[in-house]
Amino acid sequence: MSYDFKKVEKKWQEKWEKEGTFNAKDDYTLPKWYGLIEFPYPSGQGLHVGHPRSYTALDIIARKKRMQGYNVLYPIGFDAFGLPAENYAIKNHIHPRITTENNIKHFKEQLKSIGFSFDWSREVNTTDPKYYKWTQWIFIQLYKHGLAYKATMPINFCTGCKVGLANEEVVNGVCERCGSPVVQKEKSQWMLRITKYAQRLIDDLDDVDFLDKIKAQQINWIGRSEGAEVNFKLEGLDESLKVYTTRPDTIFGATYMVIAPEHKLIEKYKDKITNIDEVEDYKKKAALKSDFERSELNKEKTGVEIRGIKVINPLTNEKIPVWISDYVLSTYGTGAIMAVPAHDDRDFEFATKFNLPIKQVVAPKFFDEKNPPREGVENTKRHVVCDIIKHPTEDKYLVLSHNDRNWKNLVMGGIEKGETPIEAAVREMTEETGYYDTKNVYQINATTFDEFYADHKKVNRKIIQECVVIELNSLDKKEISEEEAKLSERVWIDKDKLYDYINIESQKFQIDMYFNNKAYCDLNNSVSINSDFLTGIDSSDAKNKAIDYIEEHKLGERKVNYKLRDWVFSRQRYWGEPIPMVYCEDCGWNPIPEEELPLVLPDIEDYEPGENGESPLAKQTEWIKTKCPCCGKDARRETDTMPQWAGSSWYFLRYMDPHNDKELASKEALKYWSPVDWYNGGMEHTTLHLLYSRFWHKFLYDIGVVPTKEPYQKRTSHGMILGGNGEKMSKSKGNVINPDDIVDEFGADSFRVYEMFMGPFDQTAPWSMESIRGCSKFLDRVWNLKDMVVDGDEFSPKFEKMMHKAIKKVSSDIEEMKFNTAVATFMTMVNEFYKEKQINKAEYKVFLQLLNPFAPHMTEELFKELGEEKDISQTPWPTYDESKTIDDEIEIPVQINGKVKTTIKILKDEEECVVKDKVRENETIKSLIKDKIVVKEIYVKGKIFNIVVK
RNA sequence: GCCGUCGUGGCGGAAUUGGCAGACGCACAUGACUCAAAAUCAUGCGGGAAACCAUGUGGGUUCGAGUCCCACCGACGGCACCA
Repeated sequence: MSYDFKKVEKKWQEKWEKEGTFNAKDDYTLPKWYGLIEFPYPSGQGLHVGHPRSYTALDIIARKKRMQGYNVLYPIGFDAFGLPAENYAIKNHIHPRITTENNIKHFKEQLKSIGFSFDWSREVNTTDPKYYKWTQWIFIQLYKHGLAYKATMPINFCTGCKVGLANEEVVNGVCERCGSPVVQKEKSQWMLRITKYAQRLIDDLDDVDFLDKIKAQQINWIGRSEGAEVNFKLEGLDESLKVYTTRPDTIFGATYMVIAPEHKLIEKYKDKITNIDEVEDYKKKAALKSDFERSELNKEKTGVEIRGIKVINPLTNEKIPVWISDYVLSTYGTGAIMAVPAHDDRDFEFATKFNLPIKQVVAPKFFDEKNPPREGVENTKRHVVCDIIKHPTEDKYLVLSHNDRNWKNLVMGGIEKGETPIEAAVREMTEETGYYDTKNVYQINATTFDEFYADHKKVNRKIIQECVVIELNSLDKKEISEEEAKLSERVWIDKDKLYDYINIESQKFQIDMYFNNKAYCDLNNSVSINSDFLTGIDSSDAKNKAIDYIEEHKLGERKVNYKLRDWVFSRQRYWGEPIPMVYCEDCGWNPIPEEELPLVLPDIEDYEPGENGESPLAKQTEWIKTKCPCCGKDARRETDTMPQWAGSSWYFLRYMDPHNDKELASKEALKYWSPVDWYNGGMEHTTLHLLYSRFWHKFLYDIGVVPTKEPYQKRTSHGMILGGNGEKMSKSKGNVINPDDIVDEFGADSFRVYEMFMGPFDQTAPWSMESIRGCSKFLDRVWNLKDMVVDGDEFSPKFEKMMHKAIKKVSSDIEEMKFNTAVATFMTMVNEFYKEKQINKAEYKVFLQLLNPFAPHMTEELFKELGEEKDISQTPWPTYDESKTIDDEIEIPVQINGKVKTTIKILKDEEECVVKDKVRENETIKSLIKDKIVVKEIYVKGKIFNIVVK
């Protein structure tokens, strides 16, 4: 009799639904476990095969936790506000509420057909006024605590959707959803002050168990940097230009300043600027560039010098010019920078293009690990120069190859008193090589710093090594001393072999700098040079010393900056939560009284956004009219709505007490269920949803609403499922798999088992129709096992070890989300049972219990067929005996020189000497070592025996 | 450029964390059953005649390296003029 999955799965799904089998209990004395998956957006396409990967994984964990005695909350709901329903409405004139209702209905059927153990009694829907009442309530609390504010500022405006977007919704300068170009537009927007929480959003990651890559991405996104704000005085004016820098140690190398096109300095000193027309023209052009153009056109730097204004570098007291350029962002730091072209790639590029001076103030530090500087010996300094000597006619460079030691280096030597590096370089060249006829000699920004203990002189040495390029005019030579000639050979090396030929690190660096003209930006392993009181100090220390100096002399202050911006919270759209704010001519913006919540979204016919990107609600003149909550005069409602991220920023709290109409959830429920024990979702939500919801949660914690600082104790992430061709599933590629078809053809259990078996849970995996057939075959074999069942209340000796091992393996694999190897364990077990053509009742029961979270329908049915009264989901999770997972007799490999030659059988606790005897008696080993000398024997207990022979 | 992940048979992937590389599945081959096919069951399956060679490449540490270290190459994901 073959397995009729359609009948069986339907039967159990109906029973679970009718009895509410998996509903969480309101008994707060039980140990709890709260598992969460990201609730879906009910799109018209229906469920994607990616959804069940995450849902099945946590379903398995939830089912196991229930069997282990936990009161489990595994809820589901729908994140149903959002653009697709609204765009669909604009096209087809069907109210988004209708579309959403239909889609949700479809989603529910699909979800139920896969047999997830969700608590459907707690289903939430973000578009339900009973739900968004509390979304609005949270907004009002944010407003009351100064975290929501209205600001007119340039926002990202999608030319396609006609809507303002958060930075997070702009990808490569185009709209994340529709792909249209995004431009900047001035608009009055509601903003949320997430930046106030930036530091806590980083710090509190220490207390939670998130995958490292998730933490790293969040920290990266928040983008903390440490540095200083420094004031550069404007020459002849009582005003300073404030800049932000993370490298105050390079301030001696600041040779010009740059301000963003939007910087207010220009407006203020219009009259002083002698080329104001040129500057304003540049400003105008920059303003016209869209985000897309700004990021796309980042190849060539542009800019204009602001003539008539100079600033004073407060450390060098030099007068330096100010430029305007759009490579400086108005929205980060102070919108102005000090440019240090020698040590910043962008400044270097700009300075090179506009011929601005480049001054090296940081040198790489080379450290001889074999001869580190010692304590208590004399410190000596040497100032030397190194020559890059170019052949007059060929692309070759002169190198000295030493005869007495393995040194291959450029010509170098000490700079003598009163000599410039260039003079010294030429003198050294002539002394050591005889060449003197130069065409072109110049120094490059490639000075290095060496520090080591010089054994032959018993002193510590510090060497500053300048770098001079000499282009020879001819190979004419003077005599050189015999001594010099003996010391080394003079070799001409091809340009492309030079770097590898030289074996002195500092000179390799100089060669690299010479050929690949660039900025040197490394803060670590570097030293300040040409920097007055900072000279000789390690860069990371110099950075702090510089800030101390700046603060002492009132030139500026230490400052931390973040890349994270405040959250643009307004959308000029219909299908979202109305923002519960009212504007009155006299009182300004005020929230509506909380008793009036929810502020219900009015039913409308016309969903088109307004001309200027106004919300469709802006046309609802009757709805807009209201009274001021403060003075009672005529006032108007806010017509923008909230972004889709609003409803999902707190939904996990509502699940705890979803029908409460007094609070977003009761204190008791919040206390019992918080925090979410395990939250699984996609990596694509790491920087948006995850950060936003952590922010809201922290705010709710601050105002005493929730009991924990962090909403989620543990966060994991599933890999994407690709199409059969290894590409992302998409309609246009025709590689989309519909879950309904799979469930229809193979059944829910096969679908679940396959999605868990397809590969490591956190990695992407391509869909394979052949492989799911294999999983289906496996379940058929499980079904047919019932004809091999014999009596037995205990594990049979044959299978006892295997059963204990399997309980251990499956239990830990589930906790570690190694579902693929858990399924492999089941398959191996079934193969073993088939080999014996027998399985006893005790083994069969435990096998079904272990498999139940993966294949809940079939295992329930088989368990009942066995004559058990209870449902299998109501039985306790099997336990194992550690001592019974260890084999008494084991086979260990015997190696000779690390190569496996044979294996021997030993008892698990066999003494080393007994094992040794067994090895010695082994014929294979005997013959292999008979005319060799045994140098060493290594026995790792119960693992391996290795003989080292000569 | 920066951050992160990953390179193992024809394919998806295992490997107790430094100890028999290729578990388990797919595909393939052979056999049984069948008039036959499918399904099912059983057996085999990295390369090589063998010694041996094999975990992206080249070094290193170790009695022993897929696993650790260094340098490269390649793929994917995220960020990107953030000073």
